[in-house]
Formats: sequence, C-alpha cells, structure tokens
Amino acid sequence: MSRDLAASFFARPTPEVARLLLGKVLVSAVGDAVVAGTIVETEAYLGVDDPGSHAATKGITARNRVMYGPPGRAYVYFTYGNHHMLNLVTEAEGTAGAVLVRAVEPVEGVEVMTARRHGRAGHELTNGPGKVAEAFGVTLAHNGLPLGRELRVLDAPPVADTAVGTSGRVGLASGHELPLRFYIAGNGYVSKGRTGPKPPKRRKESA
DNA sequence: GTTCCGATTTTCT
DNA sequence: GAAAATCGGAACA
Repeated sequence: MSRDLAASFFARPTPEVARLLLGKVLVSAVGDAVVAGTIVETEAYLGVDDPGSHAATKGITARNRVMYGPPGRAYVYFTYGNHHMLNLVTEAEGTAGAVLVRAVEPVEGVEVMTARRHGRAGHELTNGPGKVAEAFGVTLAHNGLPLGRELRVLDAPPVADTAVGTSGRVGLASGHELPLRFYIAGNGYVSKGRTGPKPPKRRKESA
C-alpha cells in the first residue's frame, strides 16, 4: 500500500521535488467526497533567482509567506478571479520554494470531479492547474495546510527517466524560459499549455 | 480546425 | 488602480 510522503521528501531542491512528484498520487478528502489522481505534470517555483515566482521580488509577503514556511504543506493561490492553484511547499523552512501541480490523471472519485467541473469529462477534468484545484475541491481555505489530512500525497513507484519530459513553464509573465516544468510524456492528461507546438501567443502586443 | 477575448477576485504598489 | 502561475466560449478560416 502507498503511504503518505514524509515532509522530508519535500525538503530538497525544488526542481528535484517537481520531478520526483510525477507518478505520486494526490488525494483530497474535502467535504464528504474523496478524490485521487496521479500527478502527471508539475512546475517548480523557486524563491529568489526565479523571476516567475511570487517570492522573487520582495521577500516575504502575506501571499507568499507559506512558500518560506516548512515543507510538506499546501500553498494555494487564487488568480484571474476564477481559479485556484494548488502547490506543494518545498525546501527547508526559511527558504522559498513550491511545486505547482499542473495536471493529474484521475484514479478515484471521477464522478465527484465531473460534478465539480460542471459536467466536463475525460482529460478536461484535470489537465490544468485551475482545473485540478476545482476538481479536488481546493480553495484558499487550504492555504498553508499541512499534508496528511484533507490533502495528502501518497508515495508511488518512480517514473522512468525516459518517460519524463521537461519544458519551459506556462502562463508566466516572466521567467518562463527556465526548464522547470516536468511531465509524463504521452500522458493524455498533461496540459498542452497551448494548442499544439506553436510559439507563445502574445496577445496585446504591438509595435 | 485554430485564435482571440473577456471574466472576476485577491494581492500588491 | 493594475496585474495575475487560467479557463472557457465566441469568432473566423
């Protein structure tokens, strides 16, 4: 049987945690429903030195302080007025770092996810950070919550190196060039970030 | 099929 | 007041 990952699992370099999290099982027991899914896509967010991270510019703020806290906790962020994003805090306390769970493959509670996702099905259930949070019932109320209760991550066999792909991160205002995104190649639940292998779309950009 | 645009809340300057 | 680690729907080809 799988058991919960120890906090020490998260107490290491963030990119390493991001890669090791692939294949692990995310479990949420929010309300009366239990849902679970295999993590198939992650992104690493460092502290300083990472222009795309909330912890980059000005040290600890009310929003990002969870990233500086102890590892093995949830960091939930709300953005664009509609979407939550679920992260897992990494690095030792005092050092900023978190891994964004971008996509999951459902393994349990599919009906609940479908209901929360307003009828969406298949890969549309969880192939994006906002979707994962919604399907798993994650909200700002879970920000800073230690793993092991409502939110858990179970250990699982590691994913082979040959099955792991990396790329630049998606949707960032800056810092998207760093290869800090990890995913299981060929998995249908991995978000494509954008449709097909086209360059970033750059709207609202004119000469 | 692909591409563009708007929604709507929290956080920070 | 402005921007944001996104999503879904509408428009066009």
